[in-house]
Amino acid sequence: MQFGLNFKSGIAVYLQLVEQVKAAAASGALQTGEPLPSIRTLSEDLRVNRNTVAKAYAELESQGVIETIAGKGCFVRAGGTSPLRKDARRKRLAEKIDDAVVHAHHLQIERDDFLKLAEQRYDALAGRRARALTAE
Amino acid sequence: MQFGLNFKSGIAVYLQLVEQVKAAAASGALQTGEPLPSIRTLSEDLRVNRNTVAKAYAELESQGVIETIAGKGCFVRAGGTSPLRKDARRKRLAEKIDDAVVHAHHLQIERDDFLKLAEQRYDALAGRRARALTAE
Amino acid sequence: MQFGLNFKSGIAVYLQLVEQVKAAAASGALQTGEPLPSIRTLSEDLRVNRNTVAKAYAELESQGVIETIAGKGCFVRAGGTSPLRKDARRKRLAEKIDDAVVHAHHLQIERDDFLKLAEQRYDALAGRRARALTAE
Amino acid sequence: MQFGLNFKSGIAVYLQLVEQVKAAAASGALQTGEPLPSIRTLSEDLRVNRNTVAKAYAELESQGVIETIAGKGCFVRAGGTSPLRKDARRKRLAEKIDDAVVHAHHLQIERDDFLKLAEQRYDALAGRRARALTAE
DNA sequence: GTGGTCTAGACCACC
DNA sequence: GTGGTCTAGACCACG
Repeated sequence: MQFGLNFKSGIAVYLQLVEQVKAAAASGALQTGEPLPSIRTLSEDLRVNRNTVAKAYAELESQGVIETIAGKGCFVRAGGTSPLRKDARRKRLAEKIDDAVVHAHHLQIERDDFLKLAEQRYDALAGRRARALTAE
Repeated sequence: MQFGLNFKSGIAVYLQLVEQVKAAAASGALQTGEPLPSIRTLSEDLRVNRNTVAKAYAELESQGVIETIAGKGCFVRAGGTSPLRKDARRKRLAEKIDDAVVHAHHLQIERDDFLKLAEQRYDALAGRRARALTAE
Repeated sequence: MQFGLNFKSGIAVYLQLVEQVKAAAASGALQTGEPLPSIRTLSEDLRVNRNTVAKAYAELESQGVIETIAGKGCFVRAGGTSPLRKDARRKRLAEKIDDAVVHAHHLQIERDDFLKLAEQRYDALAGRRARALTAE
Repeated sequence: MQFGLNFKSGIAVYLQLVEQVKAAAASGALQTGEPLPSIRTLSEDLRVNRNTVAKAYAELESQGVIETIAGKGCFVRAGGTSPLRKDARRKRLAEKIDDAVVHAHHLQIERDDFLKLAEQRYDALAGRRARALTAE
C-alpha cells in the first residue's frame, strides 16, 4: 500500500487513512485476507503518531472493512465490500479530479499546464511506488 | 445558489462552504460581481452559526475568490486575479492532484484512464463555464 | 516576547497582535524557528479570549509569517518565503507607504526629510536584525 | 486638506479621518480658525456615507480639536493643540514609517526598492495635491 | 440591513 | 499538552 497524507488539508489524518484503505478495498487493490501494514510500521513510515493509525484501523474495523486479530495483525475482511465495477470507480475518481480542476481554475492554471502537471504527478507517484517495491 | 452540508463527513463545515463557493464560481453558477447570500441569511438556511459562515467568507476573501464590502455584502471577484507567484500556484495545485493520483492508484485506475479522465473533467468544467456565460 | 494591547485604540485586538509579531520577527526579536507562546498561555497573559489569539495566529499563518503545527505549537517561519507575486507585494507595501505619506503631509514634513527618515528607519531595522542574529 | 482612506485596513474610517485632522492641526497645516470641508462635500469627495464624516467631526469636537457652529461649518479651535515641535512631528511620522519598514521586510522588498517606492508615492501624492489646488 | 470583533464555553484531533 | 471548530449571544462600524 502507498498512502498519501496531507497535514494541511483540514481533514483529520486518520480519516484520510480510512478513506484510502476503503478505496483500495473497493477496487480490489487490497484483496480479501490480505494483511495491512502493522500499526507500528505504518506510523513510522508516515511520521504519524501510533494512536492516529490505531484510530484509523479501529474505525475501519467498526465499519466492517477489516478484521483485527490480536497478536497477528489486521486483515481485509471478505464480503460486505464487493469490488466496484470499473465505471463506478471512475466516477469516484472523477470527484477528486473535479476538485483539482476547480482549484486549477482559481489558481489560473491553463489546460496544458494542468494536464502536464497531472501526468508529472502520476508518474512521480508511480516512480516512488516502484522504488518502494524494489527496496523490499 | 444551493449549498449542502454534511455534518458527519469529518470535514469542517466552513471548508465545505469554501469548496462549494469555489466550485460554483469556477463553473459559472456564480458569475463575477454576483452577490453571495448574506451571512445571516445563509447561516439560517443552513442551520449553522453566523460565525461559521463568516469564517468561510473570510477564507474566500483571503483566497481572492470573493470581495467583501462591510455594510454591503460579499461579491464574486473576477477571475485572473490571483496574487500568487506561478510556482506557488502550481505547488498548491500539485497537492490537489496528488490527492487524486493516490485515489487513482487505490481505485486501480491506469495511467491512460487517469489522464483521459483529467482531460474530460477539465473540458467539462470549461464547457459549463462557457455555457453559463452565454446563457446570461 | 512581551506584547502590549490597547483596548481603546479602535484597532482590533487580533490585528494589534499580528502587527507586533510581524515587527518582532522583522527586528530579529523573534528568530526563525522560535516557538510563539501557546494560544492558551498568551490569551491568559493578555486577559483576552482564546479565540482572539487564535485568530491572530491564523492570520499570521495565512500571511506566511508563522507555521502552526496542530498539537505542537506555532513557530516563526524563515524569511524570504512570500508566495506573492512581486507586483502584488509592491502594491501592498505601497498602501502602507501611502499611509505614511499622508501623515507626512499632515505633519508638514518635507520631501527630503521624509525620504531621509525612510532611509534611517529602514537601516535601523536592518541593523537591529543583524545584531540580533550575531548575538544569538 | 488631502485625506487618504484605506477601507481594508481594519481601522474604522471615521477614526482615520480623526487621526488625520489631528495630525494636520498638530503640525500647523490646519491653522486656528481655518474651516474644515463641509460634511456633505467631504463625504462626496471620499465616497463615504455622510454619517461617517459626521461621526468623525463629532469625535473631533468632543476632543476639543474643532468647533462646530451650526449653519456655518466646522473650524479648528484655538489653544489646547499647540503646534508640535519639528522633532516631535518627525517622531510621530517615524512610527508610521517603521510600520511600512516592517511590512517591507515580510514582503521581501529590498532597500533600494523600498526607498524608490517611498519617493514615488510621495511625489504621486504631492502631484495629486497640486492638481487639486489648481483645479479649485 | 450589511459584515467585523469579541467573549464564554463546548468538543475534537493530534502529540 | 497543543491547535481547530462550532455555538450562542453581545456590541460596533457602515449604508
